[in-house]
Formats: sequence, structure tokens, C-alpha cells
Amino acid sequence: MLIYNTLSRKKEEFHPINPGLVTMYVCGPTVYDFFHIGNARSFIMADIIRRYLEFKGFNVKFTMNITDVDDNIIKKSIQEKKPASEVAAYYAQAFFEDLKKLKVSAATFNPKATNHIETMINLISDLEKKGIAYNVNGNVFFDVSKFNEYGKLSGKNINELEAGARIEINDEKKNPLDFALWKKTKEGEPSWDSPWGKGRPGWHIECSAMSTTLLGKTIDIHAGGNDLIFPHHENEIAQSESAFEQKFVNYWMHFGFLNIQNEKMSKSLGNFFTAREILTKYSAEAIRLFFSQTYYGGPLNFSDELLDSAQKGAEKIINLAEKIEHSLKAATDNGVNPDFDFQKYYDDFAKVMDDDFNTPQGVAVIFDFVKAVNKIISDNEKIKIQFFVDAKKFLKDVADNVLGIISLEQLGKSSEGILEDDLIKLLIGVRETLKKEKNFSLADQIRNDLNKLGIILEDSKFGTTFKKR
RNA sequence: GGCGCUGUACCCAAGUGGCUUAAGGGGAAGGUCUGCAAAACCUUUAUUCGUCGGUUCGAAUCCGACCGGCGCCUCCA
Repeated sequence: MLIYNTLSRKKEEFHPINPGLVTMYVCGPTVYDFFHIGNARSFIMADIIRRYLEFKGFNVKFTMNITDVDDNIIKKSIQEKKPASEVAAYYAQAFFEDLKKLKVSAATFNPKATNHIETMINLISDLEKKGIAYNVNGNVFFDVSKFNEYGKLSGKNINELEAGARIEINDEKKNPLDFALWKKTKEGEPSWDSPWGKGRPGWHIECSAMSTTLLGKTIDIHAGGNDLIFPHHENEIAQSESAFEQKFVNYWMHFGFLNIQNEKMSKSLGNFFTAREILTKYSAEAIRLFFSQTYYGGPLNFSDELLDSAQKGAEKIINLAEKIEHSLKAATDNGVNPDFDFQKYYDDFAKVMDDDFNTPQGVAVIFDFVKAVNKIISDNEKIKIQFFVDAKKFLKDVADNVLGIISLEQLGKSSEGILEDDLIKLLIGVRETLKKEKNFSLADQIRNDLNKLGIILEDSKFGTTFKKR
């Protein structure tokens, strides 16, 4: 299996530290607002990577942190005149709700920064003892000049950075690139006691602390958005490797941005849609398919047209799954036993996904499968039930469990309850009679009127079936 | 200025030296099935991969130049 490693800027063969186990850390949200659909891309692609590793048989310890103390949260708490902890708790809750709606699997660990302050303080103390961190009036900074590999992840050169620096002048720093490990408290801010007085941690230190505590000093995979490469991940490496004197992360993975009209979607530009907003218009499956149809590392434009096209693609898979369900219910064991090589599709899927999680090609394998199965269904009057059992299993294993672009267990489930479904079935029955009597105008009227209510009737060789828009 | 990503059909997008005279999705056109629809199936929709050169028996894929889009270098997935 190959993974593109930002550190080496090439694809590398993946070897986890412990066979059969993968330690994976993904930078999660700062909880001061709902996350947007661009953030969702990272969360979903990380989820798909995790699920594929599990599909391959790895036990994945998947960690995603919650940054619940930070400048933006404090700003929001002042605006809303609420305690910072309340703001953070509210948006953390919303974060989990939205992830669930997007069908992102629960993480093994979701550590919150404020639960790991002690570890961070110890880590900073170690760095200070080593002479790598320095305290100026209760602010502690990391001395970038003491870590001679600084810049190795982002390909930046310290001297060039200094030359082109547009960094805010801070008299307390020895070097403009030095970054805060510990920030002295200001009036009204959340704070903790520390050897340097009351204060709060800098942003970067939390990931070093939590990753090490939960997963170990060296982990297999650390992932996040492209914009975290510098300075965030660069700083994590500097802190962790200075403190522990061993490699922090073996494989660094970064997700491309979601753009709107070729411009990065971001909170500061204001050109964003929240994930929960998009979820009112499009299914999680369509959103996941949309992201899966592009390589995770590249840029991707966002628009309603593109999501519409993904929604239609998702329906194509659902249509097949529904046909399979009807066939399974019809349950007959006489019929042809089609010559169909299911294993080939599993092999093809694994082959392309093994190449740095090539989800676009993985999706293509699924659509090839959908087409091939549809063809067999339309070419044969009766098919043995085993064929449908196997076909369903493939969709479950690959399209549902790995990519999450279909939800088999939700098929045919009515959110409105059984009564409504029974009423629709009643109308279908009436319409069947009308059709037999050649009263097509009334039969069509029933179909059209139901359609206006969002219920679509389809006549097929399985009889009349319905689905809801 | 430094570093990185990117330019493939009407739209999105894979492929990065021969397996591809270029996957897959959407759209469009024609056909089959159907009382009609829908769904599904079949056919068509890039001799061509930003432009111009070069390397090679062979390139969308490698090299060079040029043109265009984007990002990071400051909080940001």
C-alpha cells in the first residue's frame, strides 16, 4: 500500500510501526462555530482512509482532537457574553452531531485540549529545561533556532522565511518565527496555573501532547488540511522531536482545499457554507460521493451543480440496491446462476485504493459493478438468490462500509412511519386494478399526484415499487 | 521573493513512459423495454490531454521555455 507523504513529497510503501495496528491522528476543529463544508472534506476523507485501513484488516486507533481553548473561542465568548467553556461545549456538541450526519465513524479518541493541560505543561517544562523554550514575563516561546530541522515538512528555509517575513513584531520573541507554547493570561480569559504563572497553552502544543499521550511518541499517520502544514504541523514536529528525540510521525497526509469559484473556502473570507446547511439540501451519501470522486490531495471546486451531479450518481447506486432488495424478498431459488466474478471487483477496488487511496478509481470500480449487475438483471428473467446475496454484500463491504456513499440499512425505511407506507401500498394496489382495467388515465393521475408529494412509483418486473425523494 | 499544487471532452474528474488510439460520474442525442412514464440496458459524445520545442522505437505521462488558475509563507481543514 502506498501513501503520499508530505514529508518526503513522494508516495511511500506503508509500514505501520506495529503490524496490524495503525495509529492515526487528525487535527480536529476549534470549536467556536459550526464547521463548513470545506472542513467536512478533510473529516470525510480522513474517515474514508480510516475505514479503508479497517477494510484491509488493520486495527485503527483513530484520534481527532477538539481545540476548546483558543483566541477565536475567547473572541466569541466576549461577543456572546458567555463563558468560553460554554461556547466551546456548544460547538463541540454541534461538531459531533454534524459528523454523525455526514456518516463519519466515531473516533477511538476525541481528546479535548483542556483535559490535557498538565501534559502540555510538562512538555513545555521539558523543552525549557533543555534550553529550547524560553520564558519572557510569563509567555513561553519555542526557540526555532534550536531545532535545526525546522522547515523540513513545509520545505521552508528559516533564513528565507525571515527575509520574507510578514510576521507581527513581538518584542518578546528572540526570532520572529518563534512560536508561543504558553500564553500569559489576560483579564477574563480562561487560565491555568503553571510554573510560569497563570496562562493558557499555545495552539500547537496540544497536538503534540495528546498525540503522544494517546498514541505514542512516534505514530503512523498524522493528517490535516493543507493549510496546517505551516506553521502548525511544522511546529508540532519541532516540539515533539525536540522533547522526545525521536521521529514524531512517519506519514504526513494533507487534504486539498474546497474552493468556491477557484478561491479557497474559508471562515476569514466568509465564502463558506456550513456542513449542516448543505446537509439540508443533499444527502451525506451524495456529499461523500462528491468528495470521493476527486483525489483527496488536490483542490476541488464546490457548487450546487457539482453536488447535483453527485446526488444523481448516488441515486444510481441506491436504485440498484433497491432492486436487489426486492429480488431478495421475491426469494426464489430457481433461475440462472450468472457467471459473475465478484472477487474481481474486490480485487480491483483494493488495487486502486492501495495506491494512495485513489477513491475516484474506487468509485469507478463501484459504478462498473453497478452497471454489470444491472445488465445481468435486465438480461435474465429469473436469477438465483445467491447472486443477489453476493451483490448486496459487495455494496455493503465497499460502497457502504468503506466509502459511505450508500446506506443499505436505511433503504426503504420510512421516517414518517408505517402508516404512510401502508397508505402508499394501498394506492398502488388500487392503481394495479385500474391498470388491469385499462383505465390508464386514472392510474397515471395517481402516479402523478403521488409524485407531487415526493413519492415516485416505478413499474418494473418486480411489480410496482415506490421511493421517496 | 521562497515553497507547493494545478491546467485532460459540454461540466466534474482518473490516468503520470507501451496494459489507455484516455477510466468513472453528470449532461446531451438516438435506440430497446413499457399502455405511457420512471428505472435499467445498448449506441454516440477527446485520434486527443494549456502552448511551443526537445528526449525516446514509443509521451497526456520525462526535460525546457512560455501562458493561465490556486494555495501556503499570518488564525484557518
